[in-house]
Amino acid sequence: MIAGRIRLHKMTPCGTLDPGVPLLVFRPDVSMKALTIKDVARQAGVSPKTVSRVINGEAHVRPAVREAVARVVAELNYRPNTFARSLSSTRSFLIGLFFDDPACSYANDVLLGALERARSLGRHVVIETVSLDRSDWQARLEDSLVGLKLGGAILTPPICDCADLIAIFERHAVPVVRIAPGNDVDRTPYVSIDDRAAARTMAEHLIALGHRDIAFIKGNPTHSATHRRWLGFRDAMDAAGIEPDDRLVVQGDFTFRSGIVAAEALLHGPRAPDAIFASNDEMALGVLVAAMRAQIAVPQKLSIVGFDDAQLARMAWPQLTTIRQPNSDMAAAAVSLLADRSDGPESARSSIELPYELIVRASSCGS
Amino acid sequence: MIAGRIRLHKMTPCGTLDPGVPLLVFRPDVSMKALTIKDVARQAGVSPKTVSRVINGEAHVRPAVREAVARVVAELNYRPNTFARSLSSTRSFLIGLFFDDPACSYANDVLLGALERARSLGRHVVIETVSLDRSDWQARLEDSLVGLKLGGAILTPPICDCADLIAIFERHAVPVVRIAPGNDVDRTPYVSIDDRAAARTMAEHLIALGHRDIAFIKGNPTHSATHRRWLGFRDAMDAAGIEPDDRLVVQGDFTFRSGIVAAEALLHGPRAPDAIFASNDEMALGVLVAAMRAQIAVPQKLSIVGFDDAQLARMAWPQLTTIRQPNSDMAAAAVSLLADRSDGPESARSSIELPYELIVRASSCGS
DNA sequence: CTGAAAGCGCTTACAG
DNA sequence: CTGAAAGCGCTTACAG
Repeated sequence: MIAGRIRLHKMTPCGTLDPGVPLLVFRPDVSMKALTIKDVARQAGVSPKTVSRVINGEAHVRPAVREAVARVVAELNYRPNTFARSLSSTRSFLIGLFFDDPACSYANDVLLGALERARSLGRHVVIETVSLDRSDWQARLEDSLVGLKLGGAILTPPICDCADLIAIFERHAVPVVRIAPGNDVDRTPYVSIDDRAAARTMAEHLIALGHRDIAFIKGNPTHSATHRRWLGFRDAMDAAGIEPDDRLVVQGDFTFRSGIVAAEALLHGPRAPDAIFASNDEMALGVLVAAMRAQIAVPQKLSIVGFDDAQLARMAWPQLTTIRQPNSDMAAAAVSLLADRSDGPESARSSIELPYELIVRASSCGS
Repeated sequence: MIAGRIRLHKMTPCGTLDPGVPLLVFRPDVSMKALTIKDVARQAGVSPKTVSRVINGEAHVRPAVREAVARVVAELNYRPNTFARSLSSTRSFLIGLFFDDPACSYANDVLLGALERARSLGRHVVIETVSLDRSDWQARLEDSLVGLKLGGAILTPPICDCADLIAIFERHAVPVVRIAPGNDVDRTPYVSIDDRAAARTMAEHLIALGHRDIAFIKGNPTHSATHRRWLGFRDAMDAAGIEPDDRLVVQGDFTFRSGIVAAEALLHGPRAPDAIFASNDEMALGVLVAAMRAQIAVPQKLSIVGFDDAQLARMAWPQLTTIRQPNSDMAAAAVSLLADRSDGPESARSSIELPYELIVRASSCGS
C-alpha cells in the first residue's frame, strides 16, 4: 500500500465490519491527489525536464513547446510541489522577513505587503526575529538559515544597518533586500523613501502655517531614519532662517511613552513651542495625550504632527497630520526585487525609492 | 560537480581572470553544509531509520539507543531538513493560520503568539486569507491546501464558524483547531475565553460604580463573540434588576468608525447614557472621540469601556478600562494543540479555555 | 526493537 | 533545443 494514496476497501454498513476486513480509514479524495510534473509531461508529450524548464522560465525551449506545456499546466491547474523543488535545489521559495520587533504596528504593515506580493509570485514568507542585544543572535540566525535555505531575505530597520548581520547572509549566499537602510547603500539592493525630504516637507508645512517655535522629538537613535528625519527638519528650518534652539529638541525612542515624556519636558520647559513635530505617529499620539492632560487646545494653541500614517493617526482626536510612508508597498517591492533576482538570470532591478505624501489632518493649523 | 556543493577554482586577482578559468562563484563555506540524518547515524552507530525514529519520538527504540542518538543530535546540533520530511511524508510541518482580515490588530496579536510557539516546537506558520464574500473562496482554499500539505490549521473568527470551510479541511484530512468558535463546538478542538462571563464581569464593574443608564454597542454580527458579549451584558443587567432599554443598545461592527457613529446616536438620542460599554476597544476609542467632540468629560460625565485590551487601549486618553483577552496566548495554545496531535499518537489534549481579566483604567469611574 | 530498499516530486549535471 | 539518469534528505512499508 502506498503512503498517502487512496485505499479502497469494501464498505460495510456501520458497525458490521467483517472481521477480516481492514477498517475503512477516511482519506482525501482521489481528485485531491496533487498532480506531478510527470502528469503534465505525459499530457503535453514532453519530458519532465522540459516541463521543469517551462515552469522555471528557463531559456532554450522552442516557443511552440513552451506554449503547449504552459497550456497543459493551466488546464490541469498544476502547482509544482514546493518541498520537492526546495529539496532538490540549493534554494527554497521561502523569503525570510527579518525584524527586530515583529510586534510593532510597522512590522504588521510590512508583513502584509510582503505576504500579498509573495503569494502572487508563488513565494512564501517566513518571519524571523533577530535580537541584536542577545549574545547568541549570530548562532541563532545561522541555525535558521541552514535549515531554511532561504531564497531571499528582507531586512527591516533597525537591523538592516548591522554590517555583521549582512555579512552572515553573504556567507550563506542568501540574496538580501533592505528596507530603508542608512548605510552601505551599495552593498545590497534596497527599498526606501526619502525620509529627509519628507521631514523637510512636514517642517515646511508647519512653517507655512506661521509656526516659528517648532519643537522636534527625535526617534530611536538606533534607527537610521531618526537621523534623516532630523536632518530634513533642520533643512527646512535653516531654509526659513529660523535659528536652531536646543531647548526645543528632545530625544525620544519612537514609543508612545517617550512621546508623553518628551512633550511634558517641552510643555513645562524654558521655551513653549507652538508646534511639535514628533518623528513618528506613536510619539505624536503621546504628545497629544500630554497636551490634553495639560489642557492645551490642539491645534488652536499647539499643532502636533507625526510621521508614518499609522492606523493610529486616524484614531486620534484630532486626527494627526502626518507623512504617509507606504510600508506595505515598500515590502511588496522588496519581495519583487528578490523574486526578480531568482527568476530571470540578471533581470535584477536595482533599488527602488517610493514616494511619500504629506497628509494634512486636523492636528495642525495656523497660529 | 555536485549541486549546491562547493566548487574551488584557482583564484586570480581581481580583473585578471585567465581566459579559460571559470568565474569564481561565491558559495557558502564547507562548514555551512547542513548535516544529514546519515551523518548522525554514522556518528551514533545506528541506521538512519533509527535516527528518524528518535527524532520523531516514535516508540520501539531501546532507551539506551534513544539516548545515544539524542546526544549525537545535540552535539552536532543536527536539524532535520524540513523539505525532505515534508516531501516524503503526507504532512508538512507547516501550520496554516487562517484569517478573514489579516490586517487587523487582532490578527497581529494572534500571529505573534502562533509564531513564537511554532518556532519553539519546530513548526512553521503560513498565513492564509479566506474571503468568504468572494465567490471563488473555496477553489482558492483548496488550491493552497493541495500545495501546502498543512500539518494543521488554525481558524480564527469569524471564519471559524463557517461549516463549509471546516468541511474542506476535513476532506483534506488537515487537523483543525479553532479560536473562539461560536458553534459546532464538538466538531474540532478549540481555544477560547468565556466571552459571556467576561462581558458580564465588565457590566458588573459598571453597575458597581453606580451606573444604571448603561448603553451597549454590539459588535460585528458575523462574529459569534458579538452575541456572547451581548448575552453577558444582559446577564449582569438582569441580575442587577436593571430594565432593558432598546434606546441604549446600538449595532456596531467592531470598527473605530462604527464606534463614533454609535456613540453619536447614543449621545444625541432620546436617553443619555452615563456609561457606554463598547464590544471592543476600537469602537470604545471611537466613543471616546465622539465624547470629546461633544465636550463630554470622560469619565466624570461618561464612563467608557471596551473589550480586548488592544495596544490602542493604553494609547487613549483617558486610558481605556477593558477586558484583557490573551490573544497571543490563545494562538500559542492552538499551535500546541496541533503539535500534540501530530507528535504523540493520541496524546491529543482537547480544547482549552483561557482566563480573561478585567483591566480597570481611567476611562471608568463612579457616577 | 532495528534496518535495507524504495520512493516522495522535483532539479542538477550531463550527454546528445 | 531536449531528455535519461542520478540525487536532494528524509519517511514509508516491509522484513526480520
